[in-house]
Amino acid sequence: MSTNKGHTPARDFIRQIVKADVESGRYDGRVVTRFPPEPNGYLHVGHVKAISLNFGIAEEFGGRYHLRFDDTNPESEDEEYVLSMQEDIRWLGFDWGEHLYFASDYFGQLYHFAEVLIKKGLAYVDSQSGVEIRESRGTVTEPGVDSPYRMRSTEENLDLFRRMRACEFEDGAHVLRGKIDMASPNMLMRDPVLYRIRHAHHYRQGDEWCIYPLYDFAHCLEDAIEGVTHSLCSIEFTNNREIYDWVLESVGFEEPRPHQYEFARLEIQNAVLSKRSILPLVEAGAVSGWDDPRLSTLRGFRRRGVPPEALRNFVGMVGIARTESTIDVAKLDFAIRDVLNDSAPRVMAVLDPLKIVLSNYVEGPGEVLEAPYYPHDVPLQGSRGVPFARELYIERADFAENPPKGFRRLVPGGEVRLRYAYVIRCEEVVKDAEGKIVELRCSYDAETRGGDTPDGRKVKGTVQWVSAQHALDAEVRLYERLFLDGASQAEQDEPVDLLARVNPKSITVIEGAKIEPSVADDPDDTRYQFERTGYFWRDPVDGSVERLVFNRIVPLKDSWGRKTAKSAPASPESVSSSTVMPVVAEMPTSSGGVKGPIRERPAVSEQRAAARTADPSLAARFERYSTELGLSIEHADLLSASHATGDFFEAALQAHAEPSEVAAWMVTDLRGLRGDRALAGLPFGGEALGALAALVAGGRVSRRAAKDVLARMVEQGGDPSDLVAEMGLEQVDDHEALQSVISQVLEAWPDKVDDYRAGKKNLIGLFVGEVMKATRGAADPNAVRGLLTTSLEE
RNA sequence: UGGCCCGUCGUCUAAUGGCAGGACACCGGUCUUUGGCACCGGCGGUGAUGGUUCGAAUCCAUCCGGGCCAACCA
Repeated sequence: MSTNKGHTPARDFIRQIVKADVESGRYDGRVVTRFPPEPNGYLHVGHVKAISLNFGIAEEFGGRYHLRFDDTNPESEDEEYVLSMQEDIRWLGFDWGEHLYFASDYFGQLYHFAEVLIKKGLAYVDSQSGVEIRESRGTVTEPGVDSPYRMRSTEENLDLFRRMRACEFEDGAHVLRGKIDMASPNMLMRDPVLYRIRHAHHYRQGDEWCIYPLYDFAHCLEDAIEGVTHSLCSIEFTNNREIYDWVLESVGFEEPRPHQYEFARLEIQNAVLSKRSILPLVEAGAVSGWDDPRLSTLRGFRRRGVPPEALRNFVGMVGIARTESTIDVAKLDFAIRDVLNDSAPRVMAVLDPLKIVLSNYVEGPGEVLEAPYYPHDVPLQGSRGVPFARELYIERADFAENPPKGFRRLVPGGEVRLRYAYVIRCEEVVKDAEGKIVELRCSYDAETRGGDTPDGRKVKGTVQWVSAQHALDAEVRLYERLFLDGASQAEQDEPVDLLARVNPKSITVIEGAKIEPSVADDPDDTRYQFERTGYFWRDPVDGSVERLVFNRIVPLKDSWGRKTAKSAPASPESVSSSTVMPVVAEMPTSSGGVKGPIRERPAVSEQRAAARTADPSLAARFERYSTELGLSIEHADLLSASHATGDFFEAALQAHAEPSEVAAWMVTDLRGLRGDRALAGLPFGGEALGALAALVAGGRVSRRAAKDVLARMVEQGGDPSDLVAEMGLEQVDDHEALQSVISQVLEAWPDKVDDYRAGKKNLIGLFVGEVMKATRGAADPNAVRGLLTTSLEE
């Protein structure tokens, strides 16, 4: 059993399942997961979720995780992807150690399992053509028809399959199919193809094989071979679970065997992830390659400079559920900034330089000022010298001749602080013939060296700067979202259209940026914060020591920019940050909003009504239930759905002749408890249910407690009366006894009592619940409620 | 249209019959030599309708909405 027992927080439904399995010893406490990509493309954010789920769970529960390449299709797979995926996963921070596997290594075993199926009469060789197979499969509403080859003898099937393996046939001449059910409502169960003939060269197996297994056959067996316990995949495979189980059981894998659980894929607002969508962009040159920093591929993130830790944190923030969802990119940006804020040294760079001349500062080489790499709130040490001289650059946007309200930067005649340097005052604005500002003449206050004001005067603004003669030239690349609105929609409809939706501002190349010289001495992979601008690092492909090229990883939050953009007449073009949300289309009023005449709610379902039309005796039951027994139409409908249901109900009535009570038990409580199980498969009959209802009516057990009894009955049967005694659920309605429990509860929750008395009346639920808990469900909730209300009113 | 899956703040996600909570976003404030960070506060949600229950986001039913499945892909 895992040493982690009880200490692992079950953050999501999958971890809850794993935790329960570990605690119950289902797999002797083992946890084995796997990440099973097909090596046919590059990894993207979506994969990060799957990787960190699978690998994270194994780590948390002290299990092991496998990296398995699901390379069963020779036509789409390649060694290059095998290598790049490993590199990307290592970069992300996961190490699978010795647990690297290839599905193609199992081809021999898989072949053997196929023969097992044939020998059991559960698989056959079909010699129909591809189109015939497709056409005979039927549709979602019509059943398929059996193949004429379905009844071949085991010997013939075996012979044919062995000859398929021996490459005696052309592509498509035969396939191996599971013999399941051509009328199954699940299309995947309509005799699925298990093996096909493909004379293709496999990148690992060469020409050893000319038959290849298909996903539904291979994947579950790969899991079983490796001893995987929890096979996690995305929800589009939900329908495949039935065949996953069928194959494993048919081949002979017994419990504890692997089981499949599905979770929702990760989608990000405005990001396209599929190979199908990205390939055309690469081919058309709309992006520079699979590692384009605007792409959500792992290679793209890596080149942009995103720290792998940020990606791991991001998927952790997103959570695991079964609801299809699209995450706001702002969450990703947050995760990236959050990591970088605590780790990136700050340096100064000016992207759009405006020259300033300090008329009262001496000409010459100037001086070197000490500037810390980190602000006071980042617990890291370090500083560098920054050269300061008479001629400097500041950001053009940090000066305004006619400042908007609230502008805290340089204005004519105004002061601003140069970060870690001096306070300066703008004395004169120099313009060219067109009226464009080319230079500012300023004075500096020698008393403010370092940026402090000894006289105590307040300087609102602080701006970054670089010395003109010392600054390094750099190219800076700013990235914004790759697509204009509606891209994700387009991805589904017409992938080609994506080209037309590329955001022309998705990349902005700034050639003439100026950066402080200290960066020349730093390691190539240093991630910086350019003060007040954003996080950057050197582009690992195009940058070099001679030619500085920086990628913006993510901009800083900019609440001033947001404010001004809002008040400005603002064309939509003026947005400049990747955090800007795409305009969300007006959602059509949800169906819930009642508009127009309220539709009459149908009380009976069409299906059940039809069943009664076909069977008059059912119709008679419905009639009797709704009139003679006085049931509601809804209950009468449900209970006359089939004879099994009606019989059960009537048997219950024998033990407790209160139709509406028994009906309620049957259609709500029992229905919810038994799930998919048929009434006939229950370990008790109608009489027992009736007996239970009678116990409640007689006051022996509370209805709440009775539901727990019923749950036990569903699991293992038993006599209601005995169970009540055994489970200690005899109803406690002795007021004195209850009152003492109530007092304890109220003492334990003084704050809540105050809140209740202050008007938060729904806390009554909490109190009743606590009393019920304290009595292990035996208290009479009605009495409790009454007593509680009285106590609380005092 | 048959089967299966899913509907909780703008976006993700908790609550497993008992206080609808958290994160991001947004708004306001405090702090600040980054209009960053941090901190404080605010906004805002159980798709609808019935039923069961002392009590329903949770169980049942109907409706509405979304997704997946008819490759010899995975």
